[in-house]
Amino acid sequence: MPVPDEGTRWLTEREQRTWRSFLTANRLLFDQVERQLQQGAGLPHAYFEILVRLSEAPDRAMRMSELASTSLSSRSRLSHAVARMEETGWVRRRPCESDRRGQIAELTAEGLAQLEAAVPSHVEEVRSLLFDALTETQREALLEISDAIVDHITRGDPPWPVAPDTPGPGPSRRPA
Amino acid sequence: MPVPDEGTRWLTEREQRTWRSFLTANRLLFDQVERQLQQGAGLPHAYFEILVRLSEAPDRAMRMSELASTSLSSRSRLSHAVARMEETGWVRRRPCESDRRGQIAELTAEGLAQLEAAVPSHVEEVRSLLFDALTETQREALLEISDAIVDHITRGDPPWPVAPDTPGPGPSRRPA
DNA sequence: CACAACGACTTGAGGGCTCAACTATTCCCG
DNA sequence: CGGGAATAGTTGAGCCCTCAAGTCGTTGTG
Repeated sequence: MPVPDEGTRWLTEREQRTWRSFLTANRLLFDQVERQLQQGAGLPHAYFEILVRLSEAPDRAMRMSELASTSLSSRSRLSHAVARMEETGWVRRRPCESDRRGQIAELTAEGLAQLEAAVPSHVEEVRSLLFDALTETQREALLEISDAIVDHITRGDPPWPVAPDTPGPGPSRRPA
Repeated sequence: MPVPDEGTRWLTEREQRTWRSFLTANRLLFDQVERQLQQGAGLPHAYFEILVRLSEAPDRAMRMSELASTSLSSRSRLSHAVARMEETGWVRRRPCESDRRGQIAELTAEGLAQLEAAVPSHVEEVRSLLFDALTETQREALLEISDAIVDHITRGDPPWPVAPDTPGPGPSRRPA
């Protein structure tokens, strides 16, 4: 690969291979999970995760910002997502009484039903794409590795609390 | 595949934890990589990968469909991406002489320069987000795990060749 | 208390991606 | 060879997401 620099800590041959294989595995895995969920349940994986978090909250309701944090969404993304899912009737929004700036998102019965219907085939997909590919030793290693990455990236930082619009994932914008 | 229920092979507690940690690590990692590339170089990671593959090809040129395969893009995605990067002058397209249906994408000098400028900080990002988080043992394990997933998912399938529009990743479409 | 700083969301423009057509070639086979 | 089937690539609509800016409510300080 290109090599102008000098001070850069380049990757070793083996690290390169690891990174590329990791990238490939991820794309293959998540693209398939995404497709399966979209075709089977008609929702993107990010929406699915939001519904899962909501379903696990007391009263199946949560403040928007807390929901954003636990579902690893930016505030903006969550706003758009909840707006959409409100249209389809899976989620309802109501004002927060203790803080009038706030909104509380609540999973509707319909949303819960939708979620429960989507879960089995999703689980099957995850098992067959990921866990079936690994030995028990590798599964354990994967947990440790994942935890290590999470700890490393969130080192010290609000393990989950959220900054301005910060928590949000990635970019956009056109090339030039 | 989908199973009403009962027959579902649920995840164990530990598998659940593994899957969620894996998801979290992936989001944190890729969102950050994406953002860094977008802000630093003004291109999305998918575009970056396309440029990398092109830069490694003989004459820095490749057939569209081959490029789609090696960069894990759907044909459609690649078409859009190349069209955009052609506008910005990083890539050029010319007809393929041996097969008049075909097109050959070629990395321009400008595109190569752009890519080389983007690489160092990208490498640094990958190192600091991923490899710095892991022990040597974990790095080795990650390579094995990734390879295992790739092999499993592509078992038998065209290891890379490409079906209709198939190779493409995921879905879209609205909830209901 | 007034007012600035901050926090919680929302909104809209812009861009990337998928899916589903659609065009143009090339292949294959009777 | 003639024509259907497969292949290469493109295009457009629709959706999700990001960024940046905007609206309100809350807090803290002189």
